[in-house]
Amino acid sequence: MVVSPPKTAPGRRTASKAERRLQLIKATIRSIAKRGLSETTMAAVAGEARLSQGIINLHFQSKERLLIETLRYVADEYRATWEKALQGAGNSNAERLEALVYADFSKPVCDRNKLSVWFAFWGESKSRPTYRKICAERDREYDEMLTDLCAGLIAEGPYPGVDPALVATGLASMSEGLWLDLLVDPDSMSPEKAMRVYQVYLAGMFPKHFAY
Amino acid sequence: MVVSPPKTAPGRRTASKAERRLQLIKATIRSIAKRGLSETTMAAVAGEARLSQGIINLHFQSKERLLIETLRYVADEYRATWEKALQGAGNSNAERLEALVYADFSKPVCDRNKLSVWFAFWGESKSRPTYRKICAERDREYDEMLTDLCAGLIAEGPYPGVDPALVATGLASMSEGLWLDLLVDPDSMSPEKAMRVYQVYLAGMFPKHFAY
Amino acid sequence: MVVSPPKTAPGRRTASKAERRLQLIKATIRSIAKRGLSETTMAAVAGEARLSQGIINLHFQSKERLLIETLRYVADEYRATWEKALQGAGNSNAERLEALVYADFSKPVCDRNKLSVWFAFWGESKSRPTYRKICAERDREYDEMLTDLCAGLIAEGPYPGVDPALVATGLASMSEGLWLDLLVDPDSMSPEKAMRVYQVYLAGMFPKHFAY
Amino acid sequence: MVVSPPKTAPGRRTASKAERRLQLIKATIRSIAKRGLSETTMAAVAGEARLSQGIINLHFQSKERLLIETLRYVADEYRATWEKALQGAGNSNAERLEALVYADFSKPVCDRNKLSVWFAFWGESKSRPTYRKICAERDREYDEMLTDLCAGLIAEGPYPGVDPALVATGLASMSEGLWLDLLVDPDSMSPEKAMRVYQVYLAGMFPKHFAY
DNA sequence: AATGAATGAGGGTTCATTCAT
DNA sequence: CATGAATGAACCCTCATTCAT
Repeated sequence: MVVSPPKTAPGRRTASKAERRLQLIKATIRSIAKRGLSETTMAAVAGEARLSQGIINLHFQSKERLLIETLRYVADEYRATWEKALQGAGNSNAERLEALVYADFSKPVCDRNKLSVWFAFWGESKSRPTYRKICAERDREYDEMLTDLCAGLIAEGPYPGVDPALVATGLASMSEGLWLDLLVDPDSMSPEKAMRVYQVYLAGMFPKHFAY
Repeated sequence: MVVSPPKTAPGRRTASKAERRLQLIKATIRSIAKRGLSETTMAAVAGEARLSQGIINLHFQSKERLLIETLRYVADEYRATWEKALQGAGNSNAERLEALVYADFSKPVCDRNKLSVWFAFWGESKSRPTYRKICAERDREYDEMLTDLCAGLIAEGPYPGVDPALVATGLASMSEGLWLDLLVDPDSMSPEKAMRVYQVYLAGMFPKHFAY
Repeated sequence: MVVSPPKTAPGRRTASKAERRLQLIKATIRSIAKRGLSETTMAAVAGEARLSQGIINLHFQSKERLLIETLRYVADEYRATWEKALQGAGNSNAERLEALVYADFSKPVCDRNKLSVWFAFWGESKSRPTYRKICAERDREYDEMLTDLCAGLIAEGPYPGVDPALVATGLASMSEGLWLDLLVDPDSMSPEKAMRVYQVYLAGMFPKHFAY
Repeated sequence: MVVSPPKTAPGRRTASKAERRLQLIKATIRSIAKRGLSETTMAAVAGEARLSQGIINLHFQSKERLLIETLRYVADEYRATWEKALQGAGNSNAERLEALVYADFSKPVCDRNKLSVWFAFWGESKSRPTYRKICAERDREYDEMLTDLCAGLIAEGPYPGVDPALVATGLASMSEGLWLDLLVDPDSMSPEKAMRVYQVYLAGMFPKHFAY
């Protein structure tokens, strides 16, 4: 008789480390969205995850680390989103840029919970080098990718004197500003409207590639 | 009943109520920039203003009120800045729009202390209706004014099919995104660069009025 | 977010919730007796119980609740004392009344710590409906029981025209007044003397049942 | 021409010292009744008197002194009341005792504001020797006077074996207990009922002099 | 691995007292 | 004499962290 060993640690009564960490990070995101960063306590997060008080220190050692991991999670997810969007897009620069727009205002990215997290950390970033570094890194990566894309686009068309870096920064900034509107004034801004605003910019800059 | 008389009667200055309030609001701005909102304590603000612990409750009743007044102060100042910029500008729509760009990236507005305050409150705004209301109001006012200006510009030139509201929202959003870059990544963003980014958008949208 | 980890992990004892609560209530009684209600601070009570600052909020949520629970504890204990006295007494009404007198001036009841608590709460009761309610309830219960007893006694003897309710109220009031003397002027009042005073009243009212 | 000097400092814009002090003491009594001793702050008293913050320290140096003066005021007033009652009474001991009963439950004495003050101070008296001394002094004076009166009554009648001191203490205690009922349970106790309770005691003890 | 009672530093706030006006 | 802005110690309470279970 051969006892086939369980593939996935079946008798385990407790979640794996990674699962618990993810569970807690998601609880943190919900808590920041619901209560704000300043009222997000360890107890609040643990309660949100329906786990006990001490659990966070067990898995993250400190609140500070939990918050940093949460920010990193959101940043990684954002990068993964646009990377996937690029992979799924056509080969032309225009199609790729279009795909990025869709990604930036897709459900998972501009979900108001996630936006809350971004703005919460941006709000603290001036006085927190660690937060700032993570945010700046994300910015830089996105900006580089976008600059390349814009450079390609400019090379294709009759857009004399247009600096791809400035256009890219402008586009990235506009996204952030539109996210703010989604967060602060959801009644007068929606992902769809945000995309139209974005399209207007693209059509103005690259009339050969985009139309209103 | 515990009697704790002040041991010393140190440099007692007397200022008008309004002066004290302003002094404390400015101290709050500095503290938010230096420490972040979450570590801006009553003691920190009072210390920043070189006044005693109890002073804030005396003038603002609670920390919450102080913060709201601080946000309102920054919002009012912002409005005053662009109103003044419009008054000082020429009569043409293009000149007026140009003046707004300068205002948005002038020293007093995109001072990193002030930006810290904006992002600190935006970060909490989802869970704080009071903050959100003040921010949304500012947004709305600015947007309306800018929409009118864009509408004027569009009427003047051959810009068929351009929706002034969308352009205005795009411009306002871009400003906010550029402020974020100034806050988060001051090494690779400056007010001057931000203005250039902005100009690129204007030149792209309104080639008859603006050039790169 | 200020991180302040406990530097030491001192004598951590673990007691059941009920034990801790009782421990804290007893510490509160001692503190009220020693310092008065107005100087009974959370720190004082915690110190009296040799526990840490935060412990009270952990078990009682607020100071107010601790005080109410303390009053309730003393009130419950008082009721238990006279109920037990009645159970242990003989069957005759006179014997039962006699037992009540002993109970009212027994060590546990007219212990000056407990008396301090009663008077502390009575002193605040006009402005605190919650306190007043608890005190009034105790009064009512005692009065009813005593009225029944007096009615029985009156029925037995030649006491024409005596209203049992008035006698009962008089007896209960006298107890309270004697407690006050024990509290305020312990040099000229003692439980023994108080009992003699009480006996004089009984002998005057019910000469067939009691003698001087 | 003779300028007749004003008899009563007429041009004075401010009240005399004594008037101010009395005004503040009365405000203190109202505040203790309304808010309780523990929430009677300097600001509350000053506000009750419609005067400014610093006024109390000006006239009483400290809160402690104000409270002591307030207690003394109430105690003096109580003594004055029964002294006046005795003066106005007939010459017989029975009439004098009767007058005391009326005094004890007259409007000015068993006004709930005043009672609040008494119980507030009694509640703190164990831990405050100064309060206790004033209260004990009042007790002693009253007790002595009442003992004399009872001794006279006993001498007049066939009351063998009755100790006047014990009767006096009993009567005084009963008053205090009845005041407590008036404070704590005003719905089921009234000055009139209190007097009837008191009368029952008198009639029981001194049947020759008092009837039910 | 997980719990939750316990800790204690630090938070916002109150308030007796002082003093320039 | 009177005011009320200012002070700062001490209050109640919160919460990140620890650790016996």
